[in-house]
Amino acid sequence: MSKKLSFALSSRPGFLIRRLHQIHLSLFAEECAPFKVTPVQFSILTAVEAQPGLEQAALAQEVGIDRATLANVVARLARRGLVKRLQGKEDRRLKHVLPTPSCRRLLAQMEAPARRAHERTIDSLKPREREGFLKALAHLVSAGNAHSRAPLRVS
Amino acid sequence: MSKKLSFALSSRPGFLIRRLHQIHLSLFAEECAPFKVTPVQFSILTAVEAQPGLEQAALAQEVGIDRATLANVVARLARRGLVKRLQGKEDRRLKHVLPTPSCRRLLAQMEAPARRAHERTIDSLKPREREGFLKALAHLVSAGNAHSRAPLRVS
DNA sequence: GCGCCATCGTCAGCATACTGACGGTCTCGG
DNA sequence: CCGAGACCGTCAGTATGCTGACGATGGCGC
Repeated sequence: MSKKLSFALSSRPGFLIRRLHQIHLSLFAEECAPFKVTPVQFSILTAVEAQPGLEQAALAQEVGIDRATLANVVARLARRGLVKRLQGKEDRRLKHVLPTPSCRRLLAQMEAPARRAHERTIDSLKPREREGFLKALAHLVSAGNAHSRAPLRVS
Repeated sequence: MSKKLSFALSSRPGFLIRRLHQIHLSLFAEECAPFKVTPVQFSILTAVEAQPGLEQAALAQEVGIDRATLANVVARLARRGLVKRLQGKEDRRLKHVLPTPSCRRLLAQMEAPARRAHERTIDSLKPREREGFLKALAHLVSAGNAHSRAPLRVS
């Protein structure tokens, strides 16, 4: 029965957060199956579309992952023709990331299913609870941002 | 300023959950640095201590990860002498996982820092909000359990 | 008692995510 | 103008987490 006292995995905040993350990944994969795109890839494509030409390091800060991981994901997106990478002319250290027509088409098609995935993740809460949950979630993320290894750019 | 409308990454539940998970991982790593143990490893050790001799598939269901990943993590724990694996006598397909004295010592030392990591993850909420947040979180995890690729055993 | 099917552990493959290190590039002070 | 330090992209290494497939084993019906 796993009721050993001091066991209680499912009373630990971190454990619950990991599980909810898994659930969201699964829902997103289900809703967006035809597109073979993960939530992180979708976040990056969204950011690239909103701010075309951002360099990789800045992009990493926008979506809250580290430089190495972002370079990995962007390389995969580039292989699929969803983004282009251009070496900076003024500052030759930079690589600017740009959306392709494919990217814009994909984002348009994915908007509805992606939104459904996000909604379904918190669907079983009553509207009032949902509001409070999202508010608390946003507050925790904002407060803990500095503690993350890959802090969001506050801008 | 990334205020493009329909961009708003930080209003998407899935995005916030991923970020909060990263923050928790970082806090846990900080608090438990001397032990070189991750949250998932700690969860597994806790489960092994509470239910010694469980086979790998059952253990995977206890902590909510799939068989393949669990085997990976357990192999690492075994290399460090924190668990033993015994092939089943009655059912020779099974591998029973058992804690070693090292495991018990480690769990005792880590209890306080691990608890601090979990507490700090939700520390910036007021007590009332915290309670509501945890309740909603537990509810969402329970409701979405079946949607996860590696559902928890309800028991 | 024998074959069908489920289950277990494992493997290869892929994706996310971090660290620490490296070489290339830029900036700024002296 | 030139050297120190900062920054950028990349790489290797490690960890979590999933899929689909595989061989070994077990249980059950006929």
